[in-house]
Amino acid sequence: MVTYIFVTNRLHIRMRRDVFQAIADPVRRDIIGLLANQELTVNSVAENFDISRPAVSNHIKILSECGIVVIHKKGRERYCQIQPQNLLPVAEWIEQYRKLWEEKLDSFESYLMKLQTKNKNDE
Amino acid sequence: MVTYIFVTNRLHIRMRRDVFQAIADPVRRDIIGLLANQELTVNSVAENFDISRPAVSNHIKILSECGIVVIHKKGRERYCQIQPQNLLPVAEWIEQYRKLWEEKLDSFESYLMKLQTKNKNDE
DNA sequence: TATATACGTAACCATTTGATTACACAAATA
DNA sequence: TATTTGTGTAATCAAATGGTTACGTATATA
Repeated sequence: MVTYIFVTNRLHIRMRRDVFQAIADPVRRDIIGLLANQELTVNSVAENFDISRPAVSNHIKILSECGIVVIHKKGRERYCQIQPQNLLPVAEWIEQYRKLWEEKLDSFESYLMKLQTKNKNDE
Repeated sequence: MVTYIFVTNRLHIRMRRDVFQAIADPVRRDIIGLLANQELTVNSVAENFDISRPAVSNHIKILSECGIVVIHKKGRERYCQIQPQNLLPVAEWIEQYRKLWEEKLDSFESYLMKLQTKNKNDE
């Protein structure tokens, strides 16, 4: 069986920010991880990192520009909420390849099985 | 029946390149897409892009540095083969959030259901 | 043996990225 | 009203990124 994989990226609507690029930065992945458990203000997020608050603020901006984070104002505070469903493009992209590597592992497994049988016959 | 699972990333083969960063570039994602269907030489890969051959060569190098692509020499040609299982760290990372957004969608769905029932009662 | 081919790599360059500090401003508080 | 707090943004900078051309080198071919 052959699995054909189409280059879906070409079909995508141009976003201001690319979600693949957004999650490329480890700090931004950590921010996503933090927000998975709870909504946090920008300052609360920043407290978890060694970099400056404006640096964190900019990371959050990038995440919000590709929809992974939405911000709602509450007084002078801004609460960051994760929108995990906007990671879907990445999940879909990866999913094609999961099929591919599972096929690979299956065929490797059956290769090992054959090898075992062969060795048994050789004994 | 034995299932062999290779979590190569966990075996602490220190990778120079981060796989998240590797797939951040659209050209590299396209290269992965090309190689999913077939093994290709460096030049054959390069033919599919508008950028120069050395530029493609460098992208392939980056992909090979994080294990997504392996290269085997055959005469003067170098065949690039995809190792999709090395995308697993990304798949695992995404998977946590899939659970999160499915919960979100579920609760939204049940919210809609309640709304529908309510509207029916209001009629 | 001379030439063509398939690369990798070095030198270079423009742009992007990710950080900093300084500042502006609205909202809360004293 | 004066001050503190939470935040965005501008100016600036070093490093990383991604492209180019030029070149070296091993392998195939004439």
